[in-house]
Amino acid sequence: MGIPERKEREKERKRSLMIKAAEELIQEKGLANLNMDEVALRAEVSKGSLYQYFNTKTNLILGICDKASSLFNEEVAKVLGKDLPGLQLVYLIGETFLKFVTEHPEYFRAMRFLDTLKEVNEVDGSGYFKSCVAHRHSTFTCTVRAIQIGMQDGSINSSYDAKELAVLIWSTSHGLVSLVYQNQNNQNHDLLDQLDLDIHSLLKGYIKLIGCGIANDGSKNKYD
Amino acid sequence: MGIPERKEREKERKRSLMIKAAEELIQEKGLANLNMDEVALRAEVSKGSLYQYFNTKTNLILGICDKASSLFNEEVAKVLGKDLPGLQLVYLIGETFLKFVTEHPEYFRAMRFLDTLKEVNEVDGSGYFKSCVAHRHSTFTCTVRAIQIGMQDGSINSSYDAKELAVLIWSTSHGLVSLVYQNQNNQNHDLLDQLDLDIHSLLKGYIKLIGCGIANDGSKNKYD
Amino acid sequence: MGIPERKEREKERKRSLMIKAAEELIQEKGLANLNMDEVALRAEVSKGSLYQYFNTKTNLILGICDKASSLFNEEVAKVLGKDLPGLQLVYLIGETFLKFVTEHPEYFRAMRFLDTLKEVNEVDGSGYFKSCVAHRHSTFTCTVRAIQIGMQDGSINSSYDAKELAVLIWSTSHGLVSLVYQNQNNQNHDLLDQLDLDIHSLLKGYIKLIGCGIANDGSKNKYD
Amino acid sequence: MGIPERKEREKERKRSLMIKAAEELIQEKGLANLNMDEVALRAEVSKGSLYQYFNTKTNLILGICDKASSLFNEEVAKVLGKDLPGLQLVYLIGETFLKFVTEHPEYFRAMRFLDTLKEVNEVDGSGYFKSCVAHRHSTFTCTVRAIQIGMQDGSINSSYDAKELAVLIWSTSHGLVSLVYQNQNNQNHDLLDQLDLDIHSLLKGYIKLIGCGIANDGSKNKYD
DNA sequence: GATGAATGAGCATTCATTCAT
DNA sequence: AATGAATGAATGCTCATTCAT
Repeated sequence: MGIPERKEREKERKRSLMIKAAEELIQEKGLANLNMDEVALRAEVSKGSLYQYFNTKTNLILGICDKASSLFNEEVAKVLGKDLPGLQLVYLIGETFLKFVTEHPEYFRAMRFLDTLKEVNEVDGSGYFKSCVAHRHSTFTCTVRAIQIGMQDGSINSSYDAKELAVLIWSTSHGLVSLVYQNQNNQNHDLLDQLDLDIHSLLKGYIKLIGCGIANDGSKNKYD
Repeated sequence: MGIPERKEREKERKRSLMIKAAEELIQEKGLANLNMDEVALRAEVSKGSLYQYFNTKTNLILGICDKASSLFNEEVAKVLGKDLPGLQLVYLIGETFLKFVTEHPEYFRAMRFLDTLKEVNEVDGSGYFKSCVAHRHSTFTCTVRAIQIGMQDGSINSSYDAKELAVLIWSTSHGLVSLVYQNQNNQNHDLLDQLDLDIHSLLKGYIKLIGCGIANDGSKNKYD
Repeated sequence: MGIPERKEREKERKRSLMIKAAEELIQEKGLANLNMDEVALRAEVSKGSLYQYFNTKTNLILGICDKASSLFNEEVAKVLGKDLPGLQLVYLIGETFLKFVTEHPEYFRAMRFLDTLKEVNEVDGSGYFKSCVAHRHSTFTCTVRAIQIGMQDGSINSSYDAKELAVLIWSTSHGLVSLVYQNQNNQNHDLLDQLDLDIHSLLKGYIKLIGCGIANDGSKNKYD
Repeated sequence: MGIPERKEREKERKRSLMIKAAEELIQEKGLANLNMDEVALRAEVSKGSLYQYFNTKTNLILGICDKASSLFNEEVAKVLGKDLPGLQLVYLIGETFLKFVTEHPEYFRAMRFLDTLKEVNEVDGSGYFKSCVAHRHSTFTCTVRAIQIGMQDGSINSSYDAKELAVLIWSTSHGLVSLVYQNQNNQNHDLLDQLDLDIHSLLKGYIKLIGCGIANDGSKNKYD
């Protein structure tokens, strides 16, 4: 019978409404000013229901984080499917990252929330936390894979340790992307505007910068 | 007239006590759990006094941020004074950054706080905010200077735009440093431990990575 | 027609499950922390069902109280059936009380709940309340009977008013039994342990104390 | 200077207002329905102040309990000062108890609250809990003293263990007093009315009952 | 009858900020 | 200038009860 299914779907729809409401509010007022009453109000759901689905405010945010990191991981995984040299896969992952943050700043914010949790005790049994960490790990692994592919097809300098290189690319691109995020979402951050730099030229610069570092033909790369 | 001076010094001492207390509490409990009562208690100062010096919680944190960014700026400025090729100045700035964050995570935290302020209204006339921004700007300018020096002495590839390159180095090193910070201050972040990477090898990797990107002699650099 | 009977029995079984679950939870977490969701969960019954049987939380507790006071009344009634002098019947009733509380502290707790109900409005038409009061009354009447028997057979001093004496024995034994209950169920109550008194010597003391008060042969009694 | 004193007194006055408000509300609506908002409202004090003085609801109640048990202890201690035979001191303690409960049912209720606290963790560092327990202990010790005096002056049967006897008198009188309390404060309890028993005849009965148990001249006692 | 999702009033507690002394 | 008591809006969370399916 389709009835339990319909119920399940309805539940999922409500869940989405709640997450969406929270996302919007985070976007509008910042994570620190998120408040459960408003989430319920915005989602047109009772506070009781909100707590039925996410039994803690922390969990609600982790719920967003989960969705966000899952989506991001999917995007990155898709890249790996392409038939391209490893070096270009790495570039594409970077572009994907930048695009993701630009299009979904609220997701990026929720993903950063994960890093503010000091103790695992802050997270109850909902499983969101583990799931988020797993997604992040999976995304990282994709990056490592891309690098390994590049090392095998000769597009990436194999004098690096693949994992260390992945960490470097991961962290540096994170820094770049954060800067972009700040410029787009924070009045007080207008360094890029001041310098009249646009995002894509910045990305190009980044690729050029790390490009000759990781590319096998040190001096040139196709994205120059 | 030593009396007004003494008063002035006493004032400064109190200010320091308050900031120190706040720093400690931020370090211990996180920025989000900072609470003015505890700051006053820890600083052995009345709450009234606390508000006399910092008329807002935000301002107190900005006070820390101010101190932090001022200190950091000093360190970076010192580097510029050295008689070294520009490329190495850039490396030294990066090292300085990493050292600063490792030694003063609470300062790094306060500096990040600046980025979470959404509206300027949140900041009243205390001038802290502007001061912080000015310090940051000054530090950024130092980086630009180092690059320009490198371009002139031939150690840095002058096909880059100096400011853009500064932005890239600024943001990527910020990303790297953030990763290190997370690993050192957050139970849930142990990527570096998992991969058995230590900070200095990571820094070396970073320098290698961007090194051949910015160095004039593309294939090699002294930190290899 | 065995079918309606079977249904009836099934109903009764469910009722028991619910009451049992509630008893356990009261025992574990205290009456004040009893919560309908948990009762339903523990009883492996839906919340809807729980409310079908006990349309109020108060009623659920009164349900336990009803069961408890009914059981207790049965025990006391059994005592009256014995062919013993009235004085000893009274003693036995006291022993029965003590045994009941020791073996079923959760019942005692539920019975005490009756005393915390301020208004009759708190009690709806379920009839539990009246039933509880009736059981209590019946138990009290048993005590009166035992005393009357004792006055007739000469074992109890007939200078007392039988009912007044019953009230005295009822209330004083209640006090004693409460003390024992506290000692057994509350960390903070360890008077008996501190004084190294065990329950049975205490009961003996009680019997000695009131014994010569009610016994006809003032100076001695068989429990000395 | 009298200024700090005046402040101190003002503080004490506020404390009293809060406790008084809580007492009244407990009396009116029962302990289980006590609510901090109403206490603040009734005391004409802000909720913030209420929490400044009693940092927990539990502590507020313990505050009442502390006051109550302190007062009661004083009354009992006064009795010990009288130049009377020990047996009569014991009687007077019982009378004091009954009088106290009759005049201050809300105090009795608060004192009973102590017994519902399951874990010491429920009690934070306010010291109220310990103080309450100390008062109770002190009152108990007074009873023991009275008995010891009686055993020495020959008015109390020294075949009892003084402490055990104290426990018996303590608990049985507690039971009696509870019954009286219930009759006076609970619609559903009208056993005494039904039986047309008044409190003082009941007390007399109690004294007669235990009197010949503890008195040295078994058959008679002066309160007959 | 049974289910369990939904409800929302209710409540304890926190904390930045003010202000009389 | 210093103090710290007072404030009260804000907020996360609970739970008895209802009701559509």
